[in-house]
Amino acid sequence: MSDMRAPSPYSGESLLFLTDEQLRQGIEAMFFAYRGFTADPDRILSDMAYGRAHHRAIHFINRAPGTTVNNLLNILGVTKQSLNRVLRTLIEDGLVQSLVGKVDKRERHLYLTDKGKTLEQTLSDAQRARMRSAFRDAGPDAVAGFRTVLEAMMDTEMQRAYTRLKETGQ
Amino acid sequence: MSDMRAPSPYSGESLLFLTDEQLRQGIEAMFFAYRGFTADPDRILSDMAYGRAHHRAIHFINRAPGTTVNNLLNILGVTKQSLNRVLRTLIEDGLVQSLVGKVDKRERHLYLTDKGKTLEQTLSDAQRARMRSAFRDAGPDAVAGFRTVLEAMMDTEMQRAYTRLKETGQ
DNA sequence: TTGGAATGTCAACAACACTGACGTATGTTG
DNA sequence: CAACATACGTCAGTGTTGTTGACATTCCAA
Repeated sequence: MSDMRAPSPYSGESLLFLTDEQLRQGIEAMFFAYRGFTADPDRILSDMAYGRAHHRAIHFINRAPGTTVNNLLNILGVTKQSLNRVLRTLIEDGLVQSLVGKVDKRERHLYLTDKGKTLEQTLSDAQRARMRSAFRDAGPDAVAGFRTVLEAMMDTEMQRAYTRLKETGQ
Repeated sequence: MSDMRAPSPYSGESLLFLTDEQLRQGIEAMFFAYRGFTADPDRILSDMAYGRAHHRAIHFINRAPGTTVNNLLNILGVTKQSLNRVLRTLIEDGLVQSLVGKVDKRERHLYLTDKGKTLEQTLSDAQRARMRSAFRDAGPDAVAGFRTVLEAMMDTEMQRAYTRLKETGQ
């Protein structure tokens, strides 16, 4: 249903920012920005035998060392077969170490090796550089708004995962 | 390369929002939010024989009726072979009409049929609903910041494409 | 008019997601 | 202990979406 009406006197505020045209611009901004967001790591990875899926795995293993396969599955939102293909190559290539759990031996705990950490640094440096530049250009207030809107765009499960990681980090 | 220094008295402002931790949270917010952003259309499309690429093509053909294949190529940032496969199925299924250019017969001008417009409505209604909800929860100031940061995250080419579309819309 | 550039199409292949089925080791519970 | 559940890995098959390479058509300019 289209929402193209004029600014209604809804609680005294203008709702012009909720017109279909504004929403469409938001959608398109999201589309183009995500391309920029992944462009630099993608470029680096294209030279190796890795892709975006490897980057995501490496990122979250670095973020939560010792995480289990199941936990990673929930964060990434893919099937175990899909993740397993990626993890297998990363383990074979010596970027990720998989250790049998001590308390629960069914679990595998995942860690980056030094080699893995090196690649993680390379990738996240590139991605952070762009994010830093965008943040700096936009300023702290814009950044706060950026994060508020993104968080409101997530499903509740993702919000939980995101918040948990945020608190883990500090 | 890390930028982990304490808030410097840079022009009197705190630069705490540019710490690595803040940047990483921005990166993760982007990752999770994009999943939410595409979730609803993806769900709808999974029942048909279409995917996200079809959605993107339909979106931009709707946005700029009569656009050429080449123009669409630049906006979407994929190879023409990749786009062609998508366009072929859309044309076969009667969602998109391809007309040989009158001035330049090499060009094909693309239009949505009524059937195509119907699907476009269904998809964009779903996507807009989530965006509207997120925008409403976040408020107009946050939305402005959101768009500022996203724009700063794009490559200059994308910024141009984005701005051109924005002006086209109104 | 001829050669090169632009536009679009066809074919083959790679990356990465999915479903479904199965095996193994381990933990938990009646 | 037996039965069931959980965590992980794997094999096989399929679909979408990206890639390169080769090629036909059309336009334009030397």
